[in-house]
Amino acid sequence: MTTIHTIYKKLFTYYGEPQWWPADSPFEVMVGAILTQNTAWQNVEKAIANLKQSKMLTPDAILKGDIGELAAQLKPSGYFNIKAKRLRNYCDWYRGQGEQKELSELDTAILRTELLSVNGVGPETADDILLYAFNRPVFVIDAYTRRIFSRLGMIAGDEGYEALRLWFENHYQTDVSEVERVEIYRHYHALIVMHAKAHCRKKADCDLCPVIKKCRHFTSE
DNA sequence: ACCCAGGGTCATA
DNA sequence: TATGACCATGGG
Repeated sequence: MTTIHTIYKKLFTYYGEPQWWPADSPFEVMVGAILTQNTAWQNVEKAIANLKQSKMLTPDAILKGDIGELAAQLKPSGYFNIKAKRLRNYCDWYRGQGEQKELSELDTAILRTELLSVNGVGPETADDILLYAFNRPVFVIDAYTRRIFSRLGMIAGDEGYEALRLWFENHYQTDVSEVERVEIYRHYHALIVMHAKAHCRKKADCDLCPVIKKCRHFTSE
């Protein structure tokens, strides 16, 4: 029987423990979460390198000065004008909340609502930040996740984001501690993205995806 | 030349 | 509620 857990085990066995979301600080994760919106991570790395180079990888530095200069740093990551605004919106909120101090005290559901109130932070970005920066047990739903579980016949595929997230969280490993759950969610999302990258380079590949229907990692059992 | 990437907002019907 | 336009660079 194919379950959320058996898929995880196969991915983990095949790819190993993922070294994912490399960052020197939680704030760097937050910046990366916004910059990676509909953008290849490789391009995001260049933009983050630019910010580090010019010592702008802090809320204060992002908020002060000319927004055009900030946008110029973000150029390699695409959508640089709108992402400059989104980074500022985020930093405005983040600094206003006393950064990690008060935020770490908030209940996960409240913190999630707060994140979603920032213009430019949607559900996936918010969950990236919750899971990889705040270590909260929230599973990230992306296009790959939807496609994989849909192809496996475990979901319809046209559910809304929130419905899918709750489906995953409520049907998976309800008997583990919160710390373990965070660890598993981090690994799982990373493995799904790794798997998709390995097998779905082009859309044509995805539509016939050997990984989902025929791939040995998913069909045996 | 075309397709897509570790999405989200806004205007329109 | 649900589409469509828009944002924009870089690699396959």
